[in-house]
This record gives sequence, structure tokens and C-alpha cells, in this order.
Amino acid sequence: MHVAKVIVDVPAGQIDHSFDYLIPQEWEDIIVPGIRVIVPFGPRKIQGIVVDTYMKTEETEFKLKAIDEPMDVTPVLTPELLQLANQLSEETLCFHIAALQVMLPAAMKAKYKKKVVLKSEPIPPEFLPLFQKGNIVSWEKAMELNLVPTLQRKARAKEIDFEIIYEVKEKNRKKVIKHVCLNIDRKMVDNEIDKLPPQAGKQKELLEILKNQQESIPIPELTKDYGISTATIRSLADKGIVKHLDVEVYRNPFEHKEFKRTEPLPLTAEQQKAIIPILKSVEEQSYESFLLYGVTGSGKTEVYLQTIQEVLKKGQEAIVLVPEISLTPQMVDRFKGRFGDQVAVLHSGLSIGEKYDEWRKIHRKEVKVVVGARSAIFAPFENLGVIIIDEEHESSYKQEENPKYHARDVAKLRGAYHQCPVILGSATPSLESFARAQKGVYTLLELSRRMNDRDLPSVEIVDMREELRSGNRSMFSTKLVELLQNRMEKKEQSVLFLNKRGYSSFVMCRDCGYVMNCPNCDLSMTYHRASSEMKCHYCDYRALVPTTCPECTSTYIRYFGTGTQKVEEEIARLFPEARVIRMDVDTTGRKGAHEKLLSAFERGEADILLGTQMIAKGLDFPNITLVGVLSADTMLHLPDFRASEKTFQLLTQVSGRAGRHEKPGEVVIQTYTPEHYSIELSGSQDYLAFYQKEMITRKQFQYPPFYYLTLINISHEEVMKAASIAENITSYLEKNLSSSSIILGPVASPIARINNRYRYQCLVKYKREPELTKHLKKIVHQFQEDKRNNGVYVSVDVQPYVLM
DNA sequence: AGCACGCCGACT
DNA sequence: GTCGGCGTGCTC
Repeated sequence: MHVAKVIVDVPAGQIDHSFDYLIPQEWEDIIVPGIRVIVPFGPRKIQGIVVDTYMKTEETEFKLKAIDEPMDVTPVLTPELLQLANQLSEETLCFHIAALQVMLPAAMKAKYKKKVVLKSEPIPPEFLPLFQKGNIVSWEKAMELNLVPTLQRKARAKEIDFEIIYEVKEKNRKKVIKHVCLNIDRKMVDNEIDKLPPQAGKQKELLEILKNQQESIPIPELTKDYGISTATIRSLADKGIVKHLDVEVYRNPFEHKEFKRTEPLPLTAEQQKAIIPILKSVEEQSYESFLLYGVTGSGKTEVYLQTIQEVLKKGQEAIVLVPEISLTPQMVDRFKGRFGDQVAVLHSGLSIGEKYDEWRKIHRKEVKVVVGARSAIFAPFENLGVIIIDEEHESSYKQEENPKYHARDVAKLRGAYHQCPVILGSATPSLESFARAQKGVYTLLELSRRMNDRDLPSVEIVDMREELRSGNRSMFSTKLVELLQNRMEKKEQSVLFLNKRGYSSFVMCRDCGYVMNCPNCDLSMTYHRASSEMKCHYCDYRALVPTTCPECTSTYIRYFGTGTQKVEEEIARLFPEARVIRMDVDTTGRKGAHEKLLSAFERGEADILLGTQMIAKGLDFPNITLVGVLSADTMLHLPDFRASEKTFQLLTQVSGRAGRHEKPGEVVIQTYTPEHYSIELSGSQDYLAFYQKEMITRKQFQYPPFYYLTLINISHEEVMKAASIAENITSYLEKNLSSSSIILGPVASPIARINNRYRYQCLVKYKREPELTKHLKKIVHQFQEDKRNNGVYVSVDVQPYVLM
């Protein structure tokens, strides 16, 4: 008898191991590792994933329950991915099921339904409202009508008999289109047409169409193109001449889009030089990491494209990761244009069903290339030839929920498994990556010149303190106003960039300084114009906008810094004739709105594009000759050791938007701290100088890439409890880690309370700590599951990006 | 996590 | 004497 090791869909510490189940004989060929199954678990039925199988002797056989049924015909996870899930759960300290689940499209997550089945007759009168439509009803309905206790009582008294059943459902079904096809022999069709009465013209017409068609015809096509109604089809179906048929289709998010085929462009000398070692690695099938450091507009994408071309020639597959925010239609166009139908696209803009379809194309080997955001790194390819991570420095490659993985680390594991190159591309590499390239861990490849030798835009840094001193209190410097005016006259386009953070809109009393805070969290609440209410971003608490100050009853209370909206108003005041497109959460919320706004701007329907982070990337329009950064330093002062790096990267990215084509570009960066090196050096676009300067700071303050980090978060409803557990954890680490490691804390988190839970943290900095994972596991188990610590929550983030 | 089981106080 | 509150322990 075969036995399957199954990881079940229960995210809990005590359940985080495999459970053994017998494989029923009839499924023995189907149930192999990587198959999803439905298994009995206690009284219920749940989804699980088979991770291993083995043969077992009789003695233990009777103790095991059997698998109910498989949910797949072929494995949804390869042996490689199953093993990768193990590594992930080990390294990021997440549950096995979480690591497995992150590799599958959301549509495959099970949904559970609990139902009540009445097994005895007749139905007692008090249950009639419940069992109106038969003897099976949902548990929710039984609860709603408050009949569950009565059911239990009656069953105990043996007056009735009922059962609770548990169902496992797939969240998403395959999309089908109803088709019609002949139900009789093709040769008999003429015969049938003759038999039909003369007035059945439409029916005859339909049969004629079907006669000349080898395959079935979709009903929508029949009604639209041939004007044949469903009634016509039905009457023929009733006669048994035609039949209905469900044909599975892919949802196609690019249905109405034509992709212009592109041919490989001739490479510049620099590109040529960069691609040679990559192609060598592709050819030799050796695992090697490359850092492709190329200034904005230097043609990194063409290097990717031609590398992929070679990979495809060898019959291998490619994964391309792109940050969510720059997965724009332009980006998709470039890959679809070169590789056509061989490309699947995975990004958050797709519906669950669309993602599922794209995933199935990969799974069925119908595509060879995946372009996608973070989670596309888990694409179930089995013959990978290259992994490319574009904009490698982007923090969106780190997932902030469990499993807290970094796509770059996963890429390296997969690259090593498949023995293929991993290419990390960026104009502003992360310090970690550049340092590794310096050390020779990565092979450094450089593209130092823009395509067509276009100059980098000239950047001017404007000191806003000076502006203030000379009496300009607006958010636009004289210089920026002047240049905007100039572009309007020349009919050229401008992009205005607002660093969103620090600009969130909050309500403050002008008299006493009262700021409206969330009652559950230690944070100020944000004002939402759309719903005209105050919201907390962390716990979903909502409140009305106050009209008078709750502290001092002043009516001089108003909202501050609405970011883009406020800037838009100001532009309207300065340039009444300007046409502005605003891009922020409010205007791009709906699906496709993002693309619509961008293409409107591309068509020249506006003079100024105003937006947040989301416009920093990918934007590549010839008519943009001016970029303005309204406030460069808003994120410089966040409690984050990467603040300087992020500022430099963002400013460099934004500057790169200007003058990418024939017309030269200009950039204006407004700041209150022009002397800060991350701002100063972004002005001269000097990455190397920034790298050197920032490395000194990192070394001095013992941060990556000189030290690794691990952050432990502790939260509890009571401050004292959180603090004391944090204290215990810290002293445990101090006792057990090497003396070269630095343990900071415990301290209250920068956001000291979320959802009425007090938060403490402890930060470990280390160079070498081989036993760290072991200790962290112990901590999570001991402090999380100790009954005396009831209600404590301990979470670990290995190599964190967010320290709040 | 969910669910059952079981032991206590508050009712008919 | 029964109902249902939640604390405890288990799920192959």
C-alpha cells in the first residue's frame, strides 16, 4: 500500500509538518508528489499538497486515513519547487503550507463549505423554513435561522438524524464558452435540412454553417456574426441534431491588442561586450550571477531580449521579473513584440482568473517566457535557461507577508538548481548587489552610455529654503515655474513628481496642533476625499471628518498636504490654461485606468503629468523634456537605514524620464536639504560616488552589506507583556549568539501600536551566525506557544526591508 | 485554524 | 436536571 506525505492547508505551528495518508488503489498512478488532494482532517475535509510518497508495511496501515480524492491530474508543483518550498520555510521561518501556496496562483487556494444534511423523514415543521429547497443547506443558513442548537437537541433525542458535511471547493473554475456542434453524421445533414419545415429558415442556415465547419462554433459567434438566436439552436438541439458543448478558453487580458513584431536590434559595442559573458553562461549551462549596471536608457532590455532569444533557441525557458509598478503595457509590448505567443504575463492588475490562465499556460508548457512581478519567480518551468531581474534594487521584490522572501534570493536558488545565469539589472543597483559585484561574487557588466549617445538630462537642484527666504511660499520654485511656462509655450510635455510619503493628508487643528489619531493605532489618520472620511491605513478604522477640534473646540481645523490634489489646484492657479493629468491612488484605482491615463498623456492630451512613485518608472515618451521633483527629501528622514539609498535611486529614476529621445531634457529637484549627498549626487547622476559615500555610512553604523539583519517583532495587547517578552527574547539571543553579533533592543517599534496591540522589536546584526535559524525557531516556538504568554505574537523577518 | 470534548455556572 | 460559556487538546 502506498502512503503519501501531505502538507495540509492549516497555517498553525502545531500542524506545520507532513501528515501521512493512504493512497487508494485507484489513484495510485495519479497521486504523486506535487498533486493537490482532498484529505480528511479531524472531522473536516481540507486541501493538502502531496510532498512525498513511500511504501509502508501493514502494521501502521490501519492507523492511517486515506486520501479522499486528488484535485489535479498532473502535479502542480515540480520536485524542484517542492524542495524550494522546504528551503523557503526554513530560511524565512514560515509554515510549509505558506511556502507551497505562494508558488500557486490564488485561484488554486481551496474554499471550504460546511453543510447540514437532514437524513431523516419527515421534516419536522420547525425546520421547514430551513429545508425548503431540499435536505441539504449551508451551515451559514442554519446559523442565520438559529436552528443549529435545535437540530442538535432533536438529534440527541433521536427524533431526527442529521449530518454535517465538509466540502472543498476550488476558488476559481476554468472559463468555458458554450459551443454548438453537429450531433449527427456530417453526411446526414442535407437529409435533415430537407426534413425541416420550409419556415425553419434559420435552423437550415445553422445546419449549413455547421456542415461546412470541421469544428464546433462558439454560440456568441453564431448570434453576433450570423444572427442566429439561441432559440434556433435550442430547437435543433431538442431534435438531437446539434448539441451543446463547453470549450475551455483562456481569459485574454490582451484580447484587443495587436503586438507589432519586432526584430533584434543591432547591439552597441557596449551591449555586445555585456552580452558575451551572459551568452557564454547560457551556452555552457553554468550558474552565474551577473549584475548588469546600466544607466537609464542604456538599452538593458535589448540585452535581456537577445539573451532570451538564445535561451529559446536552446529549447529552454526564461523568467523575467519586473517591479509591479513598471509592469506597464510598454514593457509587456516589448516582450510580446519579440516573442509573441510564447510570453505569459503575470502581474497584480490581472484578475484571479486571468492569473490562473497565464499560470496554466506556463504549466502546460504553452509558453516559454514569463514576464511578471515578484511571484513570477515561482513559474513552474522545468528547463530554465535564464532568470532576469530588472530594476533589481526595487524593494517590491521583498514580500512583506509570509513567506517573507526576496525574489532575488529565490532566483539564485533556482539558478543554481537549473545551472543557468541570473541577471540582475539596474541603473542604481542596491548596495548589497554592487558590493557583491565588487567582491567578485557577481560578474559586473556595465552599460555606461545612453542609446544613441543621448546626454543625460541636466539636473538643477533648487534650495527651497532660499525660495522661502526670498518670499516664495508656494510649492513651486521660481525656476520650476519658469521652466514649466517655457514648456507650455514650446508645446513640450512636463512630468511633476511628488514623493508621496510625508505627504499623506491628515487633519490638524491650527489653534492647538491637535492631529486626529486612530484610537487603535499610534498613527495619524488619513483624509480620503473620495469617501470624505478619515481612515486608518493599518486597522481599517474610519471616522467622520471633524468640523471642530475635539481638544480646543476651535473651528480652525483643516486637512493638510493632500499631495497631488493640492498640487493640481496650485498648477491650475499658476497656469490656468494647462491641461493636467493626475495619477495617484484616486485616479488609477480602477482596472486599466493607469494605462488609459498614460496613453492619453502619450497622445499629447495633456501638458503636465502629475503623480507619485507610480510615474517614476517605465515612462518613455519623446515629448517629455522637463521633469520636476517637488520635494526630494520627504523620505530622507524616515527611520530607515536605506532612506538615502532609496532617495538617490528614486531621484535618479525620475530624472531618467526626461530627454530620452531627440529633444534634450531638463530636471529640477526641489529640496530643503540640498547638501545631503544622496540629493547632491543624484544631481550629477554619479552612482559610483554615491555608492562609495553610502558604503562608509553603512560600515560605520553596521548595516548591510557589512552586516546581515534579522528583525524580531513582538506584539501583545498589554504593553508590559510585550515589553517583557521582548526583553526575554533579547536576553536569550545575547546568551546564545556569538559575541561579534550586535543585538539592538528591545525597543518599542516606530509604530508603537497597531490594532490595539503594542509592538516591540529586536534587531540582530550579524556577519556569521550559522545557528541563527535554529535559535529563531526556538524563540518562535517558545515565546509564541507558551501558554503563559497567551495572546503574544512573535514574528521574524530575515533580511527585512521595512523596519517599522 | 477549526472543531469536539468536557467541566462549570445559570436557567426551565 | 439541561443549556451553553469557554479552556484544552488533537488533527495522519
